[in-house]
Amino acid sequence: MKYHFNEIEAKWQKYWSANQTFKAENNSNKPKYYVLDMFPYPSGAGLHVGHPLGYIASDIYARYKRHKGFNVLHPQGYDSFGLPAEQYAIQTGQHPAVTTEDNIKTYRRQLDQIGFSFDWSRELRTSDSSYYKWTQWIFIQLFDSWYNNDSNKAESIETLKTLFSLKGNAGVNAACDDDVLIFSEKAWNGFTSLEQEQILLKYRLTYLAETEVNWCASLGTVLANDEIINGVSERGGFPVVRKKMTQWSMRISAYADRLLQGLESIDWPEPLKEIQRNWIGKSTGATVSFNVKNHSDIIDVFTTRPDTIFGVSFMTLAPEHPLVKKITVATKIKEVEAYIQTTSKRSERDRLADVKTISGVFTGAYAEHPFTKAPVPIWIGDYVLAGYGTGAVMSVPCGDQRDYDFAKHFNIPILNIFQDVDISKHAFSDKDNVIIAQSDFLNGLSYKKALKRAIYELEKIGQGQGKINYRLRDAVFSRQRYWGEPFPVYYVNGIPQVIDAQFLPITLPEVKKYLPTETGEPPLGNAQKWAWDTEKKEVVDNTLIDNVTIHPLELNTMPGWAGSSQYFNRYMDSNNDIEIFSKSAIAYWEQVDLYIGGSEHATGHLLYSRFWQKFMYDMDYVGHDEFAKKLINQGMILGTSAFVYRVEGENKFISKGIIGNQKVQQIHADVSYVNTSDELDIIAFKKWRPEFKDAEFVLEDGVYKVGREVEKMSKSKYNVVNPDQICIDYGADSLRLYEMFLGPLEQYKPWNTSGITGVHNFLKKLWKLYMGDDGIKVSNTTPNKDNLKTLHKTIKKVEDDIENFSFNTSVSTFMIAVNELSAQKCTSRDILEPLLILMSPYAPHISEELWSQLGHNTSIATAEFPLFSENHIIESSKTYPISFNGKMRFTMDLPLDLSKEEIESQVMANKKTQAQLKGREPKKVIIVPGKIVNIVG
RNA sequence: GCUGAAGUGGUGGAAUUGGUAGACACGUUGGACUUAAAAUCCAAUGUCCAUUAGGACGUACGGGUUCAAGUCCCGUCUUCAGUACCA
Repeated sequence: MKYHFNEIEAKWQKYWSANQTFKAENNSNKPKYYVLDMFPYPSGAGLHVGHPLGYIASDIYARYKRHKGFNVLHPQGYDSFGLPAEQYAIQTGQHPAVTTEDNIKTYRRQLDQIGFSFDWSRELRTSDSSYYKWTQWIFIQLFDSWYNNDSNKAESIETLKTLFSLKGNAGVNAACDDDVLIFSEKAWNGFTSLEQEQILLKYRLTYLAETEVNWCASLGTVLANDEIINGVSERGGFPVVRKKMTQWSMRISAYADRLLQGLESIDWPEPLKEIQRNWIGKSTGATVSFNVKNHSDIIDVFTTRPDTIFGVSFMTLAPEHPLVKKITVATKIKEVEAYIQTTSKRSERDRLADVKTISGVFTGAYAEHPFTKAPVPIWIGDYVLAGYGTGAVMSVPCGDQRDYDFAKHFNIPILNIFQDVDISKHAFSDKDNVIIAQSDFLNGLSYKKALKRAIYELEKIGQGQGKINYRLRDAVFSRQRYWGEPFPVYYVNGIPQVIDAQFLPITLPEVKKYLPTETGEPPLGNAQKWAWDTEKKEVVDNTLIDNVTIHPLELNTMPGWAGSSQYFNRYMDSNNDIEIFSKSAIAYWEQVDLYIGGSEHATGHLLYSRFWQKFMYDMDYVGHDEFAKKLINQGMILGTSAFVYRVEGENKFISKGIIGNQKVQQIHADVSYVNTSDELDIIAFKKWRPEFKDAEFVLEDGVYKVGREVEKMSKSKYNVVNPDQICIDYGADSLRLYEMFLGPLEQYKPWNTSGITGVHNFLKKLWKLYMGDDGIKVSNTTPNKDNLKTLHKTIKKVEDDIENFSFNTSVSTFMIAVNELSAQKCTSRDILEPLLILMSPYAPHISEELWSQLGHNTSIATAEFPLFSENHIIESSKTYPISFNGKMRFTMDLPLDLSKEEIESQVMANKKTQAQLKGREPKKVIIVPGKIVNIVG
């Protein structure tokens, strides 16, 4: 019987699906284990060979855990809201839901053919109203909560209202907007409900505020900081400008410290944690208040170096700082306004590209040094960012290079407050080796001591206090898009109101076109009628008619990360229509035990999900404040692009090796037209595009050689390899084995299809070893010593490998095992059966087939993982390498039970040793038990 | 600039964590089978010297520790990733 992998694989995929082999129950007397992949966005291009890498790894682990007796939850779904479907809709008019449905079908077919052990009964899609109902529900929970810094957790907004009515807001330590005014309980109770709502909005965990946002005109929407790479949009690479807009935000900054602390308790890759730490950007220092001379205004600055306060020789404000206009003296107004004009015109990108240029302008105003009372000139400079700290800095040129450069450029005096330090060339920013001088009460102190003393003195005179600052900004939550979750929000007198949760979901209405309205409203402004699941309320023309009152609705939609921030918990009970998940489901599955996905989500999905999880924890919906115990970043599989070289200005292509000095243009050629020897199929290439039809080709050695480069796999680079074709040609088991064999899971590695013959031949060899012409040829003979040694070596290695996620070396181990068994002519059932169980996580189809050929009528997935026994691999003698002066000369077989002295005497009596020593006395003989014998002559 | 990861044959990568570097596979070369091709099987394959036996060198580079270093320490270089006026 030949190895007909296509038939076998289709047969078992059908079997698993029909028997619901991988359905997980929410209760079991087995221990639970939750293995999760980052769910995909179903793009129109379908899966390429790089996408399944992480899914194969998690599938191996999930299958392994089932063999080990765990009740395994291994679900899959789709992150199906997103920009591409919407952009396709804008171009073609096709509803994004239709596009998405088509794409999901393709994805599902592709995933199925690889043979994953997903529990599809729990499938979810973020764009299904039955799912986004719960995204909207969480939004409502966040809206109805505030963050209490004293209890260090989120609490219901009702408790805040009670606090306000009892004692005003002076004693309330909450995470809130900077501009809240202090009021008494009396004042609160006297406010109108509209005024109260306006104040509460400054405290809610999701709030509406006029914020400076990243506006991308080409995409017609705002972007979060993590959606911008190098000053341009992550999707499409379009320019991004700063713009003030009223937007929903999430108060993630309230959780900054807990998000930082939480990293200590989770088993995530260190580099990824480091990215999150940097993104949160905690810095410890102080705020210092400077009085402005001849003004009532006070300028607050944040500094990490209050110890250098006596080195202040000027102050710098960001051009956008609110006090700039107030304090600038009359004679400087023109100059200052001109400067603000020019800086505001510069886009984020220009500013980034041009960090070296020093620019600024003097306001003519002076502040007063808090201790010396000396006048401190106030400047404006665009090296100070409005968005960080207070948007103002105290400039200490001797201790900060930027302040130093600024001072040099504008001839501002530089004070040296460090003992025995030369600052004639550059600033001295080393905190560890410094003694403060010329600084009154700080003289002679080290950084650490001076820091404490400076803060103490500032607090004493009421002009400053210790402060911790975070780089992490609140997350903008509004998108001016159609294909996203609608907000469950309407407006009464301009104040947002959430719609009662009983009316959820607020489904996405139909629109005629997916572009903004003529009045500049988001696409939802085009909706004629919103469907509403209630008899009480009716919605027409973007307004909610509630008896007689007409309320406008929120027209923005939620960002992409909304749907992915709690999906891992929803899988635990994904068909529940009454709750996001039942108490018993969350109590049973607790949290994700193993999460596999890319590190590109470090500052997006993975941070936002941790934030929402902590919120859900505070609200007592979940029992853990981290959602994933362990996380592994799979590396990317890269494509090997092929290039042809066209002579500039001519339709002539020159083979790679003979380009010489000619000016050529490098053009991507589709990799399917190139063979493994880098030779181009010219006929196919000419047919590819009309402009190449009549092209001339200059050959070398009779062929056209292409250039190769490793790049990210992408349609536009014509280097995509489709897994469908691989499955047809070699089978899913070969694909799975090969993706693992390619290298360590976390590593970036190039794909090269020709290598797959190695693992494919291995599967054929395995098949041939046990399948004869008339079916399986396994015997019931007792395995011999060698057979057992091979098996147990393999068990040990494979188990270790899976536990350590080094799947690549297991594949080699299988190959060695089959080669050895083949040489031993081993046909024993007692060897094959455990071997198949070892292999079934990696190559499930062939394992199932041979398993059933052996007469089993249940799936191999339920079989128990074989136990490893040391006895079978212990040797009676060991080969000792003998070295002289550290150099290996020969080996000797010696019995294992010898003492050190016995080994030594046997080695010294050996003929080869005598020859090596040539009559010399050895100085020393070193024996490391079980390792090596070294003789020093 | 800062932070992190990594540099091993023609290629992807192994190396039980200090103990025979290059497992396993691709590729290449030669051979068997075949009219031929494919498939399959066998052999060789780090570099250099040598007919062989064998020897020398060899894990980015330069030092060091050790009987013994890809692995540990110091310095240098290179590549990739994240971040970027964060006060």
